[in-house]
Amino acid sequence: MPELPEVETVRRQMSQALVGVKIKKIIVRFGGRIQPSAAVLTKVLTGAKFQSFERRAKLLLSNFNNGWTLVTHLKMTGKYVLKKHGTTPEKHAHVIFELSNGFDLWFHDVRKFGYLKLLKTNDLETKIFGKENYGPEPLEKSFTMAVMTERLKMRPKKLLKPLLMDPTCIAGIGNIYADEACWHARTRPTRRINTLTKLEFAALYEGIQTSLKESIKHRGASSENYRDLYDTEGESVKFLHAYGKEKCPRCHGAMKKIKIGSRSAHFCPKCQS
DNA sequence: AAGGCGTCCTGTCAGC
DNA sequence: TGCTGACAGGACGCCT
Repeated sequence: MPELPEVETVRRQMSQALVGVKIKKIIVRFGGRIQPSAAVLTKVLTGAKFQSFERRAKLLLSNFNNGWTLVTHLKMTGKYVLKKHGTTPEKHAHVIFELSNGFDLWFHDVRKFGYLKLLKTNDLETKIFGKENYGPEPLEKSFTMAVMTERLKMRPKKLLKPLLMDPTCIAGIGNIYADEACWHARTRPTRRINTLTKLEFAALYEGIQTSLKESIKHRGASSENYRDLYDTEGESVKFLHAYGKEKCPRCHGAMKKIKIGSRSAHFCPKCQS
């Protein structure tokens, strides 16, 4: 499932491969997750050139040379992949952008949770980011330990892991990296915020930084369906410590898998307290 | 007011 | 063999 490191990987690859490339034609095979509509998307973006790519939280922003931005949320199974022009579309390739460089860019999403939203670039701040929908970016310099602690302490009665995953608290952390951060901090995902010590907040901060940066290094974690722009698996899954693990890499004890709310959580009952 | 759970979707796999 | 149900989870909306 794409979280911050996976979306960042795709953003970097798209910046490398697609800046200045023109969209010649758009084929919409399933338009149910396109806003405002497939017709508007096709009309506005046919003939437009990719100008730059940004990431905010788990959102991928593709800025075009005509003043429009395509906002993409990959949710759980969405991916952008480049294929040689004319490659037979797979079943879940919902939108095909035919490009001027001899490739087709597919928006592919098995479970149809992901969406494409077309907006005027100038409207992004007011319509998407202006309403405190998104917490701070964990890899920005301004995201200090003090900022993180303050954000978490705003919700003192919440359980640690669900709060880490709440995009209005901190942007970009999902199930994998929340498990990893808790493991790094030797803290159980079920702890209430108001029981955490200063030392634990510090370790949690380090855990968030380390796990996100490590994962970006290895092009993201291909748990579930995530693939990068070249339809290749990320390698981070090999470097995970907690998510999906049976044994704790620190003490070699058995990991425990539990449900918090209706979501899975993985932790080591021996090292995480 | 804030916490927490149901919902959307489809493919995979365990179990009978 | 074929069916059923559980599971995967981001983020919104609803309920308590």
